[in-house]
Order: sequence, then structure tokens, then C-alpha cells
Amino acid sequence: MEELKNNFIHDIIDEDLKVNPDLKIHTRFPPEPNGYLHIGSAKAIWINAMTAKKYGGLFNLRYDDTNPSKEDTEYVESIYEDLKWLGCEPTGGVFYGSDYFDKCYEYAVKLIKEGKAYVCDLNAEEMREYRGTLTVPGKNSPYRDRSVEENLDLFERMKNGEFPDGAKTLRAKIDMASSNINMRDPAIYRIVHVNHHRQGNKWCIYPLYDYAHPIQDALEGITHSLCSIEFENHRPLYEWVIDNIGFEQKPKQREFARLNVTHTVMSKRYLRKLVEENLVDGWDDPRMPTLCGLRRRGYTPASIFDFVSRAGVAKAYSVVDYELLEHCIREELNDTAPRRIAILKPIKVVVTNYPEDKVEYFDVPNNPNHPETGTRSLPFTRELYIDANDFTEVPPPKFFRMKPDGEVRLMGAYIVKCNEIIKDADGNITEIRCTADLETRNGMPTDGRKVKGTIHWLSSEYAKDTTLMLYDFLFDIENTSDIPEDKTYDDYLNKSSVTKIECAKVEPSLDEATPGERFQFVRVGYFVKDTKRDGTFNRIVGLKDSFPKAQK
RNA sequence: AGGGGUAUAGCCAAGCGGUAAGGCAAGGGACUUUGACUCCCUCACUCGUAGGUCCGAAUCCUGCUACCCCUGCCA
Repeated sequence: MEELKNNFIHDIIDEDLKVNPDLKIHTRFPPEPNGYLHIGSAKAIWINAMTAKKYGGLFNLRYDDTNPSKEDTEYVESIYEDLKWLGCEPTGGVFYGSDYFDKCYEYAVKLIKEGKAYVCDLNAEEMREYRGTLTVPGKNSPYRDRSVEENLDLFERMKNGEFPDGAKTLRAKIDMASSNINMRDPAIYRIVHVNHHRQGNKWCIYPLYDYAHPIQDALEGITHSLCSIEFENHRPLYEWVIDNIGFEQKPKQREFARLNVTHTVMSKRYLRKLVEENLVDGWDDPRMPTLCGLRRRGYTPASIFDFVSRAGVAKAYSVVDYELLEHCIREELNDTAPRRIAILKPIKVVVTNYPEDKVEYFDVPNNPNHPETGTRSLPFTRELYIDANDFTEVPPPKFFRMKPDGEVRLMGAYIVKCNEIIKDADGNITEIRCTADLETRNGMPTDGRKVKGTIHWLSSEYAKDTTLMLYDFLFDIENTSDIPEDKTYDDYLNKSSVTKIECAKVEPSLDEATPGERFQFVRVGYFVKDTKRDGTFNRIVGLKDSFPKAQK
């Protein structure tokens, strides 16, 4: 992981450090275990983890599990797995918001005793009415002035399960006329008779986020609580809780813009819908923006963090081009991925002047940019496959590949000339006949003539069949937040976001590829051996290609 | 009696009173046994907008506009 370039958050920390040079920076990543982590989560993880690392501090993972009706251990496990994969195991420890339920309760009693919280009998609808609107101030709850004794008694009975769900809440007594609606006596405890995935049935009252989060931060010694921008309006409440409970060391909440990426969606709710309606192949479908999806797709932690880092940390709403992510993985894999041959649309080529029973082996580099990675041998025979895209009967201008009467280099082998095209009754090409310049072993013409085109090939006798999955954007639309209100995400789902190629040919060495291993299929793209389906490779990203533009 | 936040190139983004970094994308060229990679070059006389202050303004002031967030007993 690379160094964090300075951003506005580090400016704030630098200032804090000037005032208090002994401050030990401590951050946290607080996911709610109600879904799988996605690339937007990776931004939050990266900011928090890297900030701690940069300042020699600590980074906690804290499961924010204060709403038992939405949470599940399945998600707890997947979150940790993703964090581990990213290489961001928490240096400060793993915590659960629910570990602090006793403390939260204790502090609530304290607030009640100090007249800063009260039990309210208003139901949800009534509370909404009393809250007022964006432009009209709220009015005080009729229960706002209950005595401390009555509040204490009622709150304890709430805890003891004497009341049904929703019958009462505990509210902070702040200001019903505040222009910040979060400050209009927010509920801080609600009654929910639901089994908690860790606490079992110990509790039937649960603290709300705005109340629990600052307490959790303070108890863990978090110095900088870095979260996304929608919590900015909650900061005064965050600070109210810290101040009124009386924490000495006050964690500082600061907010950054969420990550949005073109052609995809970050809403956990919608991602869950895609999974549940089988519109995708699970949370780890290679088209999903989830971390497990990106992982299965073949993205690396380094490429994801590189992307997040290049996208930057700021407060302005933005939608980052998916192309930037593609650039990051291409850059990494260009350097690290061994080259292999794969032919997506095989077409038969017969080298007519090559003996039928002969086999010779040509050494081809594993990575021409890194000769130290060595070579491997490819068998050459009279019958070959090339890709159908590398041949055309009527070539456009500047077509350097195989064409009638044209010379082309078979990468690492001979230069061949196409002299005959065999078609079936329907006019489909079934075979291309060539002659090889047998003097040009390893592709070098002896007479020094230039052969511009080089294409990849495979011996039809030795090539193996494989399945290739080509993935594309999940959504046709670039900015999914531009979808009009009378439409849904579903209306913009890319109908051809996956293409399955079942009769692709690959070189024999790929038989030994292990799941998760990444390759560059020369002149095609980067692929990863799938971790779920045997014998299939997923396209991570194609190679850049400037030909289509030259063609016109 | 609404509040909070944000506006710099197609997309991100630096900039903090001294004359518009960088990346992605795009376009041109060189190289090339991957039309990849790599390497060169081009890409904002102007910073949402209108004024003001100043020798000097993207930076300070005033007005306006646009977009995002907030009316869960979600996080």
C-alpha cells in the first residue's frame, strides 16, 4: 500500500497534532453487518486504516450492530474476510457496538438523572407530527417534563420488557425548535423484542446509532471518527452525546464524500435485491461492486487501493470513471501477470508446406517486459488455430493481421502467407490455407523484410478447450444516480453484461493454473482462473485497443 | 424560521493573496514479434455566476445560481 497523499483530513490532524503533539491517532472502520462490503467501503477502510498508519496510530474494526433486526453473523464473517483480503487487519483490535450495551445503558441512566433524557410515549406517527418539518419548528412532547424518578422507573421497565415494540422511546432532551432536525429530541433507545446475533435475548431495548456511535468511539479512545458526508448533519448530536456524558477525551468526527463509480451502484439494499432475485450469481458475482465480487473478478487489493487513492479524498459529490479502476488493474497486471495464449473464436489454419507429423517447440516469453520471468514452449504443428478476428477477406485500411495474399507473423514462430480460403456450402470460412516461410524461425525474416502484423496461434492438436467469461458493466447508464424517479435501476441493467464463451482454446500450460491465478491472454486481456467454476477463466479487463479507431 | 455542505477541463483533483499541479479519458507521434506496454507531444488566458476590495483574486468580501444531505423508533 502506498503513502497517503495529503488531504483535508490530514490537514485537520496536522493541526490537532500541533496543539497536542502527544496525541496518539486512533481510527476505526464501523460497518453494520447487514450486507457485504463494496468498493465504497474500501474507501472508508483505506482512509481510516491509512490515516492510522501514516501517523503511527491504531485502527479498529468495530461491527456496528445496534439494530438486531437487520444484522447477521453471515455478514460479520464476510466483512472480516474482506478486510483480511485487503490486508487491513485492525491493528487496534476487533470490537462490537453491542459490547457496549451495558455502558450505553449506564450512560442513559446518567442522562436521565441529569434531566437530559426522558421516556416518551409518542408512537412513531405522533413523533413525526411533533417533530415539525424542514421549515416548521417541532413542538415539545407532552412527556418531555416527566420527573427523573418516573423516567428512571419507566426506562428500567422498558429494559425489563414490560412494553411492546414501539410503545416507548428514550429521547435526548435537546431542542425541538432546532434548525437541525437531528437535534429535535432524537430517540436514543427503542424497544425491539428481537434476538441479537451476539447478545441473544439479553436486551429488548437497543440504542440508536446517533447515541451509540459517539460512546463507542469514546470508549475505544478513537481520536478521529472518519465517516461519510451524510453524517455531517449528525455531528452536533455526536458532540452533544460526548459532552453530556462527559467524556474527557473527545473524539472528532469528520466527514468525506462517498465513493461513486460509473456504471454501477453502491446501495447495499439494491445489491441485496440483485442477489435475492438471482439477477446476478451471488454477492461475489464478478460484475458486482462488492469486494468479494471484485476479488472473484480478479482485482487485487493493491489495484483497489490505488484506485481509491487516485480518486482522492474530498467533500464534493463525485462519480469516478470506472476506467480509472481498469487502468489501475491493467497497470499492475501488465507488470505481474504471466502471458499466455487464448483464442476466443478459433478458426482453423493449415500450413500447407509443413509436414503432417511434425511437431516443433518454440520458446515464448512469459513476460517480454520482464525477461527474467523466463519462457515456456509452445508446440507448433501443421494445423493451427488463430482468432477469427485476426483474419478478414476484405481488409480495411491499415489492417495488419491475416488477409488474402498477405504476410503475417505467427508470434514466436513463422511468417506465413495466406493463399486460400475454404468455405462451406453456406459461405462460412472453415479453413484458411497458408504457406510458411520456414526460414523465419522465431519470427525473424532472414532477408530483413518488415512484417508489420503479429498474431497469436495455437496448435489445434495440443490446444485445450476452456470456458471464458467476459464481463461488462452492470448498468448501461453511466451515472446511476441520474436515473429518473419514474424508473428503477432494473430498467437500466445491462442485458449483455456477461458473455460466456464455451469453446475457446488455450495453451496446454493453462491446465495447471490454480484458482485465483491471473494471466494476460496475449492481445486479448487479463483473465483470472475462476475460484468457483472449474475450468473457466473470468475476464478481469480487456487490453487497450487503438485499432477500432484507426479502422474508421 | 429552515439548516448544513459542495462548486476548478469529459471524469477525479491539487491549490490556502503573487499569475491554474497531477492522474484517468481523449487526440497526435516514436518504438514494437502483444494495434498492449514504454516514450514524447497536445489538451483551463481561466476556476458556477455578477459585482466589490487589492499593485495583484480560484483564493478575501457581498449578492445570486446549481447540485448533494437532513422531516427513521435505519446506519
